[in-house]
Amino acid sequence: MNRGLFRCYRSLSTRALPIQETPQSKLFQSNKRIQELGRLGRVDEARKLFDDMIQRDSVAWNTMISGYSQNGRLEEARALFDSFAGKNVRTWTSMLTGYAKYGRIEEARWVFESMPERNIVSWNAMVSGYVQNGDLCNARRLFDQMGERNIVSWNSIVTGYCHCCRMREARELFDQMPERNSVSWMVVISGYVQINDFREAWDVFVRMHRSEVRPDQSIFVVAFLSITGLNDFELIGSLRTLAIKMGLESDVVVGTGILNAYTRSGCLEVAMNFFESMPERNEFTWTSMIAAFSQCGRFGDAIALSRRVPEKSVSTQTATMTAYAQNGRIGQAKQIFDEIPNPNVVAWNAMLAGYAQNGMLEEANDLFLRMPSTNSASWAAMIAGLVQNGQSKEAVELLAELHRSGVVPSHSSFTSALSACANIGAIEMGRQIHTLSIKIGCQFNSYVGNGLISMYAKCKSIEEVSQMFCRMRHRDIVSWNSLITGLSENHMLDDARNTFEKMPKRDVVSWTAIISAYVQAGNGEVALQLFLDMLAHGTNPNELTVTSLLSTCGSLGATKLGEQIHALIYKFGFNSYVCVGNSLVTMYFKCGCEDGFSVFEEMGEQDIVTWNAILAGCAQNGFGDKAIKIFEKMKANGVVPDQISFLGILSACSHSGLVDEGLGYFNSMSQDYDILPLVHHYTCMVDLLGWAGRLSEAESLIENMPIEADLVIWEALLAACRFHCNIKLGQKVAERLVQMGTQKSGPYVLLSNLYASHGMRDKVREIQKSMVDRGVSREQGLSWIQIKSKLHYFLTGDKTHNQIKKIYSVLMEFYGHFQATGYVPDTDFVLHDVEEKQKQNELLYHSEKLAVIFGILNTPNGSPIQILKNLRICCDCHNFVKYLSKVTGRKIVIRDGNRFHHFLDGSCSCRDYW
DNA sequence: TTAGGGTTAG
Repeated sequence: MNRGLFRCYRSLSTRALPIQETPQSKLFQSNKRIQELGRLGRVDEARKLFDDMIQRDSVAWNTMISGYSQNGRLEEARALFDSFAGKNVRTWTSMLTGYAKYGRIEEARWVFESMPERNIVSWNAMVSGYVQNGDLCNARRLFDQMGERNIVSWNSIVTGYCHCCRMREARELFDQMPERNSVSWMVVISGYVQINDFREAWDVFVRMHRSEVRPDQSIFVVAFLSITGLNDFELIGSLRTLAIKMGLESDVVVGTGILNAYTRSGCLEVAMNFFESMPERNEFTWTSMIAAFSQCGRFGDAIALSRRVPEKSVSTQTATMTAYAQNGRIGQAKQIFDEIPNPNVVAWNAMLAGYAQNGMLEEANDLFLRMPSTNSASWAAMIAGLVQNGQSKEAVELLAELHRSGVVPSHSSFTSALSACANIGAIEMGRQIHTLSIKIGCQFNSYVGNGLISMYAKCKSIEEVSQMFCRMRHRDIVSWNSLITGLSENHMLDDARNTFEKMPKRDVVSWTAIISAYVQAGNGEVALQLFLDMLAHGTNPNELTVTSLLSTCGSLGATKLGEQIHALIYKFGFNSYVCVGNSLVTMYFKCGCEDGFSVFEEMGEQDIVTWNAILAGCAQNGFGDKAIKIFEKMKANGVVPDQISFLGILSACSHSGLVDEGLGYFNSMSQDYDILPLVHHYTCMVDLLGWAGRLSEAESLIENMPIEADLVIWEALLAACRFHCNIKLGQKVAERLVQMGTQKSGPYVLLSNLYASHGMRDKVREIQKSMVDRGVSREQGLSWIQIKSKLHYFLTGDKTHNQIKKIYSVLMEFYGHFQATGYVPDTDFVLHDVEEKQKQNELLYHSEKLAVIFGILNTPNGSPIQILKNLRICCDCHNFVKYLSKVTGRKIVIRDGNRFHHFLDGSCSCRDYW
């Protein structure tokens, strides 16, 4: 009753009685206004008010100083601080907080040390200052020195451990706290979220709820963040119910948290329905929804939503801009960027990333240099852009520059730089980055940690891979996938399989990795079975799975497996993807199979890649005339050939000896299409002229070309010299190659033999020494054959295959007959200082001979045989296989490191030139 | 609480 009356009186008093303008109340009003203006960042207005005041008390001074220091105007804060004679503990603390907030921790400490008296708030400010500046050591030391602590002191130190991802210690301190408030709970929950330990985050939330602490707005926000990582759709619903109970669901901040939980769990329809039902939306809400659409590729929805935004802001515009950029519409992205009145650093970064992701590195770099201010994300975007555009070396250099400039690189910069190291096999640099990441304390950040795993894997250091994996406490699916990939890339198939079986969860990447491991190991049966298992588990392959599998089949010549996947492609509707069709064409041609033509015919849509794939296929298989027909048809269809098309047609001409046609196309390139030939195009021409014996023309083409000659083009000329027995030019070219530091053994062997035959022993020794010095050794020959979707591998001189005895005895038998026909083994390319007999033996055990005999033994009489080889076939084997094709009546196809050889009835499709 | 930068299959 009384209370009711009192309330009535108060409301009457404020409404009815005039406000008394006492000097005291005027002072109070002014102080309040200064504080308000300071909070809004309108410091100059605050200062004007301060200056106009007739009377100022210490509150006025302190509020003004705090206004300056909270807004980073530290020099002005300091000037006022110095001129204020009545400094009290609050004055000193305001100054301290300002310095700490803006990274000037040394000056903050100086203030702390100089304070005439300190209270618990100043101690807390100093502890928190250290925490904000990442100096956990000093924070903890100070915390331990405190005579008296309150809940804020505890919250600050726990925050410090959370920021450094040291959750074990954070949790210990949290458990020791004499009392906790909602901030304490929030800090710990978001700490677990930060290290992606969503389960623990959720458990802490549940514990808090049981302890009868009432969850507030910010607790709900972190709780929704934590269940995002659990992929538990129902849990979102339960938490929503709780939010409704607490009357917080209609709160726009909590609502946006709920929206984010839906979008990040991939429930875009539910998210959109929720969005439409929200009673209030703010800038954050709109931005989240636009970004969600754009991130999952729903470009149209993102743009449609952006048009409905009632009041555009920098963040909504930035999200829209990113949607355009990710769709390759960089022009429209730029237009939006130009419309933003005051772009902030995030908007600048978005534009920068847009350029970089669209391969426009020059524009990106230009923007980077023009940015009014950059932050770590700008550098990260630039580094990532370089990596994505194949400039890994430059990316690593940029990271080094960032580090040298004294800025601490962000997690993303580390991650991208590690990927760069992986690309170029720079393990030492990778290790240095690892050391740096330990120093900064981010080695276990999930991106950095996973980046380290895959860097070590790609650099073939499997010990460091498993070390890193074991040390990471919070492994996600990417960590597991990286480990599997690492193991399989290092040919540890059993370990890869065991790891795969142990995975807590698998996604399409995990399946693709293990399947590729089996394909690579030559076990197509298991690979196909796993592919079917994946489908049975409800994991759908994507274009990437299919194209990468096909590409592996192509490089291995695994035709059977390729055909089986082809059949499945129709079943799953992948036939409408042009990239899948292109992969099929490439796969078939790489397997020496003409089905590539029919796939091409059946494709509903063809792009330039399709045409180029078929041209390259013709080139590899020696279908020169067909290539010309296709090239002409392509032009007739209005498809403009590019550099790659010309590479295809030129190489087709050279593989079929179509000299005049090749010369015509080479000239047409620059004359009709304004395409400047690259060194690869010139190499085709050297092959072509070389084939025709026009060696001096080939030589002068190299000498006069406007670009620098590389090793490959000289090697092509050397091969031509050797074929046409032009010793003089051959010697000159080989000497040049040795001088250029080639790693191929051919030129060394040739020179060594040449010098030896002239008795020039010193020269021989010199050549052999440089071979040793440069670590040049003959690459080991490896051939393989597929029988019943299983690959069988043979190394030169192999003794391990279970049929090897039988293979050798049959081989000797054929070889005996073969020599009886008058054949002399061609031992030219075997090092001169070994015995003639030994040389012959070396030739006898070449891997392709073993594989071809194995094929004859294990396939029905008369059926064709296909062999794949890593190096170019040697002359002796070429002759031997010609002979075999005649006496066995079989078609024998060999794909060597350079091209296909189709052997039939004693002759080869390459017309003995390769 | 939002927008920008990052790791795994190729």
